[in-house]
Amino acid sequence: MSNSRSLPKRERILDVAEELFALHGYDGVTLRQIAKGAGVDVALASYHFGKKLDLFNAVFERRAALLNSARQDALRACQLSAGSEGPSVEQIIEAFLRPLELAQETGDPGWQHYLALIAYINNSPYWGPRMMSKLFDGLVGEFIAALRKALPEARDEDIYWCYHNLSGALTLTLAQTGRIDKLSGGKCRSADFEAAYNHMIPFVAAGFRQVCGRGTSS
Amino acid sequence: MSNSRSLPKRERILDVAEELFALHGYDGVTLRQIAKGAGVDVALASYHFGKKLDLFNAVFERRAALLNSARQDALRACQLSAGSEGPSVEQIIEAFLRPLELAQETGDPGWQHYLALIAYINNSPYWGPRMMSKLFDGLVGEFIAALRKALPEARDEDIYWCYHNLSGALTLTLAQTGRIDKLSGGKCRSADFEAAYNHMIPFVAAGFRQVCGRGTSS
DNA sequence: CGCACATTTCAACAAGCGTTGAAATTTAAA
DNA sequence: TTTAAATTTCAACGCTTGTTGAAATGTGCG
Repeated sequence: MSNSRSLPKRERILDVAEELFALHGYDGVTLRQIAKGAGVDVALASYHFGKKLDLFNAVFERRAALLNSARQDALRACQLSAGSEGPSVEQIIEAFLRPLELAQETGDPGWQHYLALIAYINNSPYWGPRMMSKLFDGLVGEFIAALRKALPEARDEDIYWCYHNLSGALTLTLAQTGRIDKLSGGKCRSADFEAAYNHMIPFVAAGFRQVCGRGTSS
Repeated sequence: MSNSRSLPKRERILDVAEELFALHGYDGVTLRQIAKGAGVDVALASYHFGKKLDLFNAVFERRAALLNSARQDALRACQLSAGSEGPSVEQIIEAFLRPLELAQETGDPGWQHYLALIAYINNSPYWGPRMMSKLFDGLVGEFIAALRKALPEARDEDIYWCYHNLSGALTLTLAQTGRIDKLSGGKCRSADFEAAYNHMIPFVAAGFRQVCGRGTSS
């Protein structure tokens, strides 16, 4: 749809599928639309990826490792910079969110489509349970462990509900629906991830502290 | 799918469509699946509602007025019980969320499907901008006005971003993906709306206060 | 070149899609 | 009961879907 004509065709299929799946969902996109967008015959998608569902999975998995290691690095870094008492809630949330922004800074518009695809999958009662755990639960567990250490008085149950709230705010941000643009009369823009995270980090950190106890004063 | 066989067929079509659209999205459901679930011929959906898109809209609009007036009542009530300085942030958030729980208490499982459908639409970059504003923006504006009054030092931009975070946390809750069940090892349950709101209200209120100034002490 | 192999297109398939006009049935009033 | 209208089913339409086997094209090596 929006990609350089000279890339290998296999990658172009992934790029177009990524964009269309993120916008219309799995069933809202046909292999023919993807093929047309990539300037390619329909059968080529089947040749490279097999069934439609396999293509969907390939798109979802393509950038997952990169995203996970960026987040992992950010968590490790803030754990090192903090002393033995561990990083603050803000630092942990920051390590969770900022890598998503770095991904955007590469200039590859595909990253934004990919994040919107994650939002689609995570919010779907059908796809969410089938696809999210495998790729993301491991790292999420590490972040939650870090949060538990930063909030020693918290009950486990409270931490999970707070993480749920964080995940929801993030998901709606990644979905890029443009609703906040209209509601705010243009004062806020969905595409401005930096502004979104600048507001989300103190918002979520305050929520964690309220629900899970004051935590380390940092 | 799950509905009494004796209801008028037109209502049964709406009920089944509601459930299936919420689970699989607009394109993931066929009129034939809906008809089969309702124990009805395919053509009957067209007779009552016209095109597939009209049925989708009918499902979305059916419960909107009821939900809006329940929320409106809750807001009015907390505004009356508060003095001239207006209700606190917590009270406003509570008026925004609790009516969703009351809907559940009617015992009609359709309400839960309807809320999941709202989550699907609100999180969709395609449907969100096309469908949410018309039915919900008016009332949301009233809630935001109330929040602005409770947080007099806040900049408009900050209030909208905070509302965005609230909307995201709520949306993921309504979607009922069951992800928190798995993550928490069963300590938290997606279906437990009361627990979700009990955690969400103080979480979100603290976030508002952190980002938008302390507000009235209540 | 000539040969093997990967890539890409072509053509077609059976199945399922939304939609519609006409027939059958039920409902309700006279 | 007769009659008209509303509801529901039946049967079919033209079109699109995902998928596949065979043909065509491109690529790199001897």
